[in-house]
Amino acid sequence: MEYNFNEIEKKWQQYWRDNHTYRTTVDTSKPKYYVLDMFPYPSGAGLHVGHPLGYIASDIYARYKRLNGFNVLHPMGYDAYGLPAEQYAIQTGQHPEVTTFKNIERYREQLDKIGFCYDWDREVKTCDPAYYKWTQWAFLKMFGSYYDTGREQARPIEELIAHLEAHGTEGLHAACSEELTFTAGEWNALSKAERDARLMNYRIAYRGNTMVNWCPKLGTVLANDEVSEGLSIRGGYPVEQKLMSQWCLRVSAYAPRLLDDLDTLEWTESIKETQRNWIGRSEGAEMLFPIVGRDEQLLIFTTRADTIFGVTFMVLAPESDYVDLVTTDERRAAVDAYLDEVKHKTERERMIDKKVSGVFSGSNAINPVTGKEIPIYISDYVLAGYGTGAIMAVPAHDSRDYAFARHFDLPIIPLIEGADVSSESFDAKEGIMTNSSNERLQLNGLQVKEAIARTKEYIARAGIGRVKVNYRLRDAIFSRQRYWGEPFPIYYDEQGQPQALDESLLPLKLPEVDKFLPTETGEPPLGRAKNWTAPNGRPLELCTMPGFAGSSAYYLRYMDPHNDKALVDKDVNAYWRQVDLYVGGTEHATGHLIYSRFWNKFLYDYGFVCEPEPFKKLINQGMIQGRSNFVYRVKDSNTFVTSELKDNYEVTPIHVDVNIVKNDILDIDKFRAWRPEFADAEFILNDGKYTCGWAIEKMSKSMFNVVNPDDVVANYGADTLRLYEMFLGPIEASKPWDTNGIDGVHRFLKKLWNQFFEGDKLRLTDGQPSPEALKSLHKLIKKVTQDIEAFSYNTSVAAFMICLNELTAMKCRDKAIYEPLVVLLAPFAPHIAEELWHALGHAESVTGASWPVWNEEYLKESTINYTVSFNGKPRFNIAVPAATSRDEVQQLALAHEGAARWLDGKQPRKVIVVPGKLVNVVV
RNA sequence: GCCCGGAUGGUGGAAUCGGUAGACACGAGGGACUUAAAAUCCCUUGGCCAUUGCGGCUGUGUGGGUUCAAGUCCCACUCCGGGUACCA
Repeated sequence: MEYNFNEIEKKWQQYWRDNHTYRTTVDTSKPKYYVLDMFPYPSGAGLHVGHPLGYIASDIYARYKRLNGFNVLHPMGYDAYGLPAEQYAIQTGQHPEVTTFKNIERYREQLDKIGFCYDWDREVKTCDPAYYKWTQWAFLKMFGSYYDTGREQARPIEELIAHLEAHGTEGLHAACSEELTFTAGEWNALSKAERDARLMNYRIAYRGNTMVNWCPKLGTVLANDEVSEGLSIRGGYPVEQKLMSQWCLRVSAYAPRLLDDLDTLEWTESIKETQRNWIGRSEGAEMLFPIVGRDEQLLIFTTRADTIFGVTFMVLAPESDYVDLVTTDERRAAVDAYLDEVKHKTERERMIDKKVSGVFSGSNAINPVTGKEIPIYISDYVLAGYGTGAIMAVPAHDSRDYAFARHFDLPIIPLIEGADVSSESFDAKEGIMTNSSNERLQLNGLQVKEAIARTKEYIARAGIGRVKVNYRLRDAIFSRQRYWGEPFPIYYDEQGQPQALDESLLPLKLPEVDKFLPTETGEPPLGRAKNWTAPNGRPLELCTMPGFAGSSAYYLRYMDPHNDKALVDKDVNAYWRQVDLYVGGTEHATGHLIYSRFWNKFLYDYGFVCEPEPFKKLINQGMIQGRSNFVYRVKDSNTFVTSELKDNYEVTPIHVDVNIVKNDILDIDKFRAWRPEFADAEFILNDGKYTCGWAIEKMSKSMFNVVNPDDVVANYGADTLRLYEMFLGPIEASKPWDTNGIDGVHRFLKKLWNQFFEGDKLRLTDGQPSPEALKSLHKLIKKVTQDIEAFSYNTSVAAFMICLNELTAMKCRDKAIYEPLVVLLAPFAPHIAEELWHALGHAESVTGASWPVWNEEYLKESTINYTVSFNGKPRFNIAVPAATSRDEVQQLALAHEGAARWLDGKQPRKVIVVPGKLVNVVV
């Protein structure tokens, strides 16, 4: 009987389906373990060979834990809302739901072929109303909450209202967008609409006027993590800064907890570090600078309070509220011109164009320590969103201030002994202070660190500032001017104030629209929906939620996916608690992995979940990269030049589908047929061939370099694919897809098969295994067990091969050896393991077996080989009985006939014996 | 610029505490079986020298250091990958 993997895999996949082999229920008699993959966005390209890398790794671990007696929760679902489906809908008119469901079906088919042990009864789709009901529910809870900075938790907004009614802002500890001060009397005198507006300053989900990343091409705003280098991650379109009224989540309120709790997580240091940087805690001081001739003062933030004596000018962000205040009439025209210029630059232009620019406001400020008057400038190198949007400029010790001072010819005062600031600033936070003393404050002679502390102390005492911790983490912008997302359960009242829809009306289902484009008046697509109103007739919110809304709590929903009373039942949550092992890519470090932690903490504050963190252990699988091919189009033509000759022309490289390229040679006919615009393409060939360029890039549809796992499964089987992807190298490593080694693992499975069967007959026997066979087996058990625990799957696969080679060499045919081996193999290659397990006479699935335990007795050596070295150079080996003592080993080594040659008549100065390994003789 | 991570044969990659490199696999070369091919099996395979001897030298990005012993630890540097960036 041949190893017919196609037949075997089909058979067992059907068996698992029919028997609900992987269905999981709460079972308090067993310890639980929750293994989760980051669920995929079902893209039109289908799964490529890179996706399963993490899925296979987690599947192995889930199966391993099951065999070890754990009740394992291992679900899968789809992050089904997203831009690509909507962009496709805009182009084709096809409803995004149709394409999304079609893609999901395709994904499911592909996933099933690889033989994962998911409990599909728990599948979730973020676009399913029964699912997004709970996304909307969580949003309403956030809308109805504020963050109590004293108790460090979310509280119902009603508590805040009660406080404001009784005390105003006096003694209030609440995270807010803007520090407000008012009395209870003032509050109570406000109209309802005014109070509603003011509450937005405190709500955790709030509507606020903020600078947002606006992407005109996509027609929507984007969160910071959806933008990279001034371009949108999806599509790569330019993004500009715009002041807009948008829904936001007060993630920033959780910054301290998000930072501190990182220490409790079993994540890699690098991803924790990425999050720490993103959260960006910086300790500094806020300081007030009086404005000459005015009552108002400028509030600035600095981490270098010690440099106060070197402040030679002030700078405001163009968007700062102070700008209007300090601009004098005679400077008005110049300032307006500058503001206008800045406004028309995109974020990307602002980054690339690092030319110094700015304008004098006409006003001066007073240095509160030196009393000197200094000019106030406006420049776009100061960011509105960080600190207070205003800085004190210390050109001697900040490179940006330095460049500005040089450009506008402003004074530069060095403050650190020996610092040479003639050609560049001295930015290091070290050295001894100078030029920094007067009757109020004396810093001369101090180290920078001491000077910072003393200055902070002084400004607090003098009432000109206070110590302040700033975070870089901004609130998440939560609305999208898009169709394909969760609708907000929000309507607008007569005063135009947003109001919560009653919880009983959830889910608020996404309405149908005639087109997926903005309305003629520029409203989001939901503006096209008929009767898009609350039961009271008031208009509903037209924006939808962003992609990360649905993915922030999906791991909780898997615990209790069919519950229509709660996101997750409390008892069920108390059993599954949190994800024990989460597997996914690092690209979510500053997006999903922050939002989920925030969302979970919010729910934790209310006791909806019992763990403060969602993901205990995180493994980041590397990306399997694709190998892309390029053709080179000659500028302004439809002519393509082969890569060898491309340097003679002005060319644009264009990605070409790797499936119409073989060994970098383009199939010209297929290329012409590939796309209509290439139908009459001309070619400049070399030697009659068109050679494509290539590059290792991310595997993605847009790069046309996708390799489909289905093809690999059809040719080699799922078990081979699984083993091979693990054998490629450590799961954390990124590597280009390459099928070169796949025959090796396939051969291993065939060899194993042939050990079992001779023709149709099982050739295994019931005999007593030899000590050698037992040793080989137990070595394998130990190695594989330890490797799986360490996620070192590639060496596990190697261990299987070694063991099989040993068993084959000793002609071992004992069932007692192969039976445990099959169990060990089951997590890696479940189909063949199932087949062999049944061949061994078992009626039940191998899933119900128990993981073998190794016995050290079998691993003991009777004799041990020592390598004897002289002065570190290995010279000969000696074999001694296992029980030989250190001293005896030393004597045996020196007594050996070879020793005399290397001792060369001298006495050894020192002899080092490493037990079980080697002897080193120092002569 | 800053913060992480990395560099080992022709290739992917092994190597717990520092313990005497290159596991395993691919590829390559040679052989067996076969009319032939495929499949399968066996041998060789870091480099250089010696191969009718058992061997010798060298070798983990570069240069230093610590140690009886360094891919592993320390210092300096080069290159590559990732993240992040006018964050005051």
